[in-house]
Amino acid sequence: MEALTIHEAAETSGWTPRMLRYIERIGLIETARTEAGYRQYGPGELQRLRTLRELLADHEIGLGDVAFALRLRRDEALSGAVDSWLEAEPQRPEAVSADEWLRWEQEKHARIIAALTTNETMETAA
Amino acid sequence: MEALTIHEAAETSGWTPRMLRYIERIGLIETARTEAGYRQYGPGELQRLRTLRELLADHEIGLGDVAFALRLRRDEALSGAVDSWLEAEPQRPEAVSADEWLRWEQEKHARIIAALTTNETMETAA
DNA sequence: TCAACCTTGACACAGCTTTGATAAGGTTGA
DNA sequence: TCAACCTTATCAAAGCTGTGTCAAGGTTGA
Repeated sequence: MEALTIHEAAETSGWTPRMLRYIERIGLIETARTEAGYRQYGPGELQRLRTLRELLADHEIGLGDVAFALRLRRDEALSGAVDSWLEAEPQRPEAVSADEWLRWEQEKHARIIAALTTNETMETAA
Repeated sequence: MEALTIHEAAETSGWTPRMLRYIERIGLIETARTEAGYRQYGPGELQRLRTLRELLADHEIGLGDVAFALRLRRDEALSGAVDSWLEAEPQRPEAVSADEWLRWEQEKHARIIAALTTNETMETAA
């Protein structure tokens, strides 16, 4: 046995063994395993475990947030979709073209219909 | 009044008025307001509300995740910290230099001390 | 051999998130 | 004027997250 066991790693990193398993489960920090399946923590993992604590404390974020950030950087399609949603600044009423506003200037029910129609042209068919 | 009210927007976008307020509260999609403070939804907002639904459904993420992604892109310090944590691949036991391993090869208590020492040097020179 | 580890899985609980409902009060338009 | 909206604030319930603890069983080393 060369590296620290989960209890030793917990002791030195400030997490509990339970949390070390949880952190692994959500995809942050995987460890090598011994033949028998025991987790092995080396200096690199210990370092990451400590900086992880700092990261959470310094920015008031949770493990789930870091896990989501990881997912974002691994799933190209996801990050693309999220980014393009975030980038698309909404066109406020003020920013809409004049004749689009003509259509918009209707009484309530007609406006709703118009909105639906506008949308269908925008996204094939909802 | 030119744009849709919150109930109309809810009706056409598939959210509830409650959720529209919630979505605004967590920082996604802010709307213009009338003099009296009524929210105004234009075509842009409606589009974003619909694509938001798709985004969540397509990738099985939550509103909180999108809010966190927004926070990431607004808070440079946060995204930098998260990114550098994610980028720092842990050096596995196998990847550690030979003489570092000499120190590592001790009985349990000494190993823990060694781990702490190793970490201190790593933190200053990470 | 056997105490002291390790593993996974399950039950449990506090606290936060997401969502609805309801209340008290202002706005709007026929 | 008054019904039907809107606003914010609050109470509440369902669900998820983070965490502990325990059980059943395998591993290790003195």
